[in-house]
Amino acid sequence: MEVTGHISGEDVPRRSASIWDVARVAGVSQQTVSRVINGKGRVSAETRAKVLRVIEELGYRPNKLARMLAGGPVRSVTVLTSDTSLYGAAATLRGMEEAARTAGFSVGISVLEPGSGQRDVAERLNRPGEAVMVIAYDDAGVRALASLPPDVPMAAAVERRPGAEAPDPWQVWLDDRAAAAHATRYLLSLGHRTVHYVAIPSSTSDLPQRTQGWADALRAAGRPLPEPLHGGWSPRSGYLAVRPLVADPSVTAILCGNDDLALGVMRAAREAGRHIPGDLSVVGFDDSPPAAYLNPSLTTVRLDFEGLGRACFGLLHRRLDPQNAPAVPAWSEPELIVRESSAPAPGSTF
Amino acid sequence: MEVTGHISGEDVPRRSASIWDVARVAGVSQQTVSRVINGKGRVSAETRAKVLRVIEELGYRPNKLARMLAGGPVRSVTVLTSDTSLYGAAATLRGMEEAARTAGFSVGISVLEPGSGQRDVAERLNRPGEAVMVIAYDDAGVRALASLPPDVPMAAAVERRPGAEAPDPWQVWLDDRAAAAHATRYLLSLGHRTVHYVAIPSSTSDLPQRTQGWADALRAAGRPLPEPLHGGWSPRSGYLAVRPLVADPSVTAILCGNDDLALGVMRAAREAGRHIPGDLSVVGFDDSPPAAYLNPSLTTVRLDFEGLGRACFGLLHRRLDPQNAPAVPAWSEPELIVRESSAPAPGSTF
DNA sequence: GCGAGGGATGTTATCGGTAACTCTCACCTC
DNA sequence: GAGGTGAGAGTTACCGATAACATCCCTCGC
Repeated sequence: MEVTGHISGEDVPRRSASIWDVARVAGVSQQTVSRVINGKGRVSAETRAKVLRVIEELGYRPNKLARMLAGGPVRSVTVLTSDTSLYGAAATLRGMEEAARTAGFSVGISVLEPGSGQRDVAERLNRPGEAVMVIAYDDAGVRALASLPPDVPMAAAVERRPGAEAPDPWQVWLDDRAAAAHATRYLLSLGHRTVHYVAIPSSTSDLPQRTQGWADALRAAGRPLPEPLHGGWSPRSGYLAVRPLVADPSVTAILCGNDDLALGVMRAAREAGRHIPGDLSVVGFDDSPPAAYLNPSLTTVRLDFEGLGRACFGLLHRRLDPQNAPAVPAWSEPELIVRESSAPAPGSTF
Repeated sequence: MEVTGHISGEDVPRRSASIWDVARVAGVSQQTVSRVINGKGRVSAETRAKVLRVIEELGYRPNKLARMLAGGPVRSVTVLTSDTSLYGAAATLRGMEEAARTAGFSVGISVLEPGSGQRDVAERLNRPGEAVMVIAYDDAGVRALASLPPDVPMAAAVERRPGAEAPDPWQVWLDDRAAAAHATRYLLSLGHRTVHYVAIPSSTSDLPQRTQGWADALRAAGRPLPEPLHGGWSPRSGYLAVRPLVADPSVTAILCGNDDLALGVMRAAREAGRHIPGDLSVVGFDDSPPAAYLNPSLTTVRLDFEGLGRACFGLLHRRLDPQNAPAVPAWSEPELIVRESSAPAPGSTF
């Protein structure tokens, strides 16, 4: 920081006002100022007014760092998430952020890299013991969740409903499995012989929920179970995944792990000369904002990510403050939104 | 925090290790530990090894809060942004985050509400003087930028190129105006008599850059200048904005303020029985990931938001540390990506 | 009249670090 | 052998708050 020329020392405050400056100007002790700010302890109305006036004058703002260091009440959360450009994560984040802000918490967001390990996650916390929310829809998120020390106050939005043997009470999830099964049954009910599935990357080593739900429904109906295709998160990956398959006229229904994949699938189908929904029905997952405006508009499973995010914060809030936190808000169950991209199977009598 | 059952006091550390614990166990002073951690000052190899071993043993992590409080080097940035679900903001954020993380900065993100005022913005900073980046593409962002005290080290990604009279050296932007003009000229070159424009909400009271560029090009070509339509950010808003207009066969080309608007516009056109691009050309802005996969795929202006975000951090880095910060990386100029949604005007001889 | 009670404040310790200064030797020079 | 030097470590102050404890003064009860 070089300084050239004349600077009058008086009107260029080198650092902003601290609680001590306020105390000095107001002629009281620094502790009294703290009392006024936090509304704790007794202060005479007169003194309070004076202090408040000085605070206004000096434009004093409490330093959050110092406050947290000194063991003030936990009023901040860090959200760990990987890719905020994915609709699901972004919407969940929005819900979390809104709920937290409304409850008076300040929200920090820390973006996870695919390769980050345990040490790295601990590094992101401002202080040991910081409250954390994790969006664990993908691999990076799940790993971050796993590597979080058990003593940090945490709540997570996860893909996978925990097994019955060890349910973590601090997790929320949407019933992807039932939703995928429902969407699959819907397609079967339209007369399709079977349904193909393009999967998003799995966050676990096990079969992902959506894949399982799809398989459940096919098995229950006694239909052939095709090998699931492995897509990524992007339209491009959906496009590439189904290209080998999509020209086959026996393929009449494809369920996609998210709406972006469905977009790629529809393009691949068009390029193969197949008409949607006449020759081929496509169903997505998420009900992202563009879905209703695509051509054809996309039949998809609406997931209440925002509600889930709000609920996740509600859970965390109760964990931090079991006495005073309000009840955890409910969120909506997945819902199939039928639009133009799905129709009775070609040649069916529906 | 209720505790039931027996807890052995020894193996449940009430709080995680501090630098003092490390010092005590290692049998050195706390300052020596600090020296080892920061690599400043001289420490014998032997002592260093011992301290490091103890750090490992105790799982010690420095408390960032305390470090920042104590005036350690500024190693953190807060990004102020409004809606992370918009492609432009999300992509810029990704660029900023990546660049900052790579440079060893920790990144916090704080989401602006539409109604947040001056006081509110100051409130978000962890401490007065915290480094900040602002994504000011919309009204909330611009207001946040304006209400930032002049002494905070800041860099911003803005929509509007600052006027020549008082350019702020700590801002970066994309040349939206030139890009919009270019896209408009492209459409005119296809034989369209004029081009209609659906605007995104303005971040300034003046005419937004994209609107100006569009008007520039029409004026330069001596074409009629239609009243710009006012959309929002969503496909729905684009749909609603153009519905009254789109049935008119004399409207043959529409430029949209972003890709989402274009999506809504295309749907409105289809519903009005107009064929794209046969009857009507539609051009978007942003080149968001779905654009290439839409039906028809969207001609759009590609904007290097990620590069802009990286550059913005580069700028901030130089501001914080003029000596050592690397050069500010370059970003790409806007580029028109021609796809299926634009074609020669109906009846033209092209 | 005097100790008890309690409202309004001040004092001191503490959080977990960093920065600046000090201290202690071993070694080197003249 | 006295004094200077510099590496390696310790001491102390400070960052800006909160929390616990101490103090002052005034009023009330007996």
